[in-house]
Amino acid sequence: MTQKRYSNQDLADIFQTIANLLEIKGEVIYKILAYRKAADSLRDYGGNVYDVWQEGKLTDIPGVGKAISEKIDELYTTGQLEFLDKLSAEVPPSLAEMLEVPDLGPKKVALFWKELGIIDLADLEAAARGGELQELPGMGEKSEAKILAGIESLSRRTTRTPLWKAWPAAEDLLARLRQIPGVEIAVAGGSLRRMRETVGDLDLLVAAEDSSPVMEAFTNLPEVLQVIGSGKTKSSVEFNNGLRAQLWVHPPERFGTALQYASGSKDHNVRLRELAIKQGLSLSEHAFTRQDQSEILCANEEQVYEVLGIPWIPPEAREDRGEVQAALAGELPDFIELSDIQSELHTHSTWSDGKLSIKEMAIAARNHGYKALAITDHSPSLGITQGVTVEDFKKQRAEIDSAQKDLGDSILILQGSEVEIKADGTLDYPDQVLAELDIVFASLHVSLRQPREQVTQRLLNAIQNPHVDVIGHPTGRLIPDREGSDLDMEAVFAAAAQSGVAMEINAHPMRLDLNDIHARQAIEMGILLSINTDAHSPGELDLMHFGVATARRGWVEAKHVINTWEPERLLSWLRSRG
DNA sequence: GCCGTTTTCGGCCCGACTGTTTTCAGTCG
Repeated sequence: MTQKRYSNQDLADIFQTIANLLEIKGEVIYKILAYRKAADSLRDYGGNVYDVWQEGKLTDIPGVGKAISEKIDELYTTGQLEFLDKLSAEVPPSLAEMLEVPDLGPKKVALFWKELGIIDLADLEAAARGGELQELPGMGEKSEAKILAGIESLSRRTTRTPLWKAWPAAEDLLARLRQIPGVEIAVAGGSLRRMRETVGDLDLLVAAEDSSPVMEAFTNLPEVLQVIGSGKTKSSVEFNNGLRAQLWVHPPERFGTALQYASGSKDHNVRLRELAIKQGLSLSEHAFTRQDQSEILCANEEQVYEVLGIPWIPPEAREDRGEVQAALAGELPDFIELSDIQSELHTHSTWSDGKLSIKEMAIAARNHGYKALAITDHSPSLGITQGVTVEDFKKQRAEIDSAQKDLGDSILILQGSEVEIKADGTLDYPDQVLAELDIVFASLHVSLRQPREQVTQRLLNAIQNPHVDVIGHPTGRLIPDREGSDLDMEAVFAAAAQSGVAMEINAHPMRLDLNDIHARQAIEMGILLSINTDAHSPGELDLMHFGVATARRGWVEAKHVINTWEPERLLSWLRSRG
């Protein structure tokens, strides 16, 4: 017996594979959906599933019942899963890679496998090139060509697009759609509107009486590489850069149901439709339909939720993570909003790698309406940035005092530091230096790939230092290329709850660190958060909304976030710490 | 396979688009 400590993601991958193989095998759809649901739920689970297993409470996890909990138990106990081994012997696992091809689903994959012995993408491409596919029942020339094009597009589009790339692309497209005569509204839907950290396709929504000129203009945009589909209410295209976009056009009086539908998530929508059914209604993107076929139209999204008898749920919270149940129970959180943010606490100036002087940054922050700004330049050990030396702090304080004098009480400037947590786990300044600062962030930038115990211990050291106020971008991840450190987040949060240190949600869209799931876990443990842009230039102060969106995805309220507080309260909290 | 403020059994959302078809199956979101 070999034991393996499968991560949440490992388990999710295993059940996702099972779902795919069962689907090709032709198992009933609801069993497949159950495995998929369990996979999503395990992946998104806040704590470690391993710990839940040890407590014997696996079935507390949504979507995990008797059969799946037994499989998890077998995996943790034996390191194997007999069910999957048997299934793999029956259905070659390599078949699943063909499901990635657009327009290729389980039925076709099974057909190709059984009729032509095709078991992977290479076989598929060869058969398509040889014209073998079009001979099969239900297939034809066009279908075969589509599959070839699909295989080709796979190499162009291997991963989801990070939010920071998708957002400006969508803004640009929407601005151009708004120029088209007859377009009354043009907004983003889908995972972009929900502000997921990565986005599959861009989903764009337009309200217009006549859809055809809009569709026409959209499919003829100069950067369109190919039109994947085009109809009266929906078109989808692939752009030169590999990005895909879909456009829905609905009349203004039906825009509410359309926007709600296209914003998803799919699972959230299923919950809403279940609610509708309980009220004798059927909900689609077009309208609510009563049993006598008469319709209830919703011009805006608020009306959709009103008909269902629940409060409007912000798009960021529509992931079927209990939001509909909470709405029914009147227990939705009072989600934080951008306007709640009173100060920016993590920024850099020319004292390290920032672009602007302290005063210039303060003016930029004031222009954002902030009441306080903390300058938190790097400490010296981080080689790439010339950090602030211990001797520099006095001069920097003088510059802050001077800037403060010039700006009067229009904004409060705090002297802070983003002190490096060095590879050996010590901080880059001695305690007596940290004690002099108004606010101290401690962050990891180096040796992020240390073993779990070691890197976790470094963070714990910082958390337990009484002079540290906030842990900056805790995991150190960069989207999409760098995974965060292999931290034991349970231990990190337990220590943070104990010491009272705040954890950052870094708003930079390449970081979003803590992420939504960790943020939710943190507030549930009573940990305070701080949302900051880590701005190195004035433009980056605009990134705050990404951090707030991530917080909303984590059900965070203003009361959980220290930089929603008035400066006086913030100062008194900082003073109460070491 | 999961789940329960009508159910511990019998449900499990709804429609658009495409390509192959003479009325529909497959795929997608």
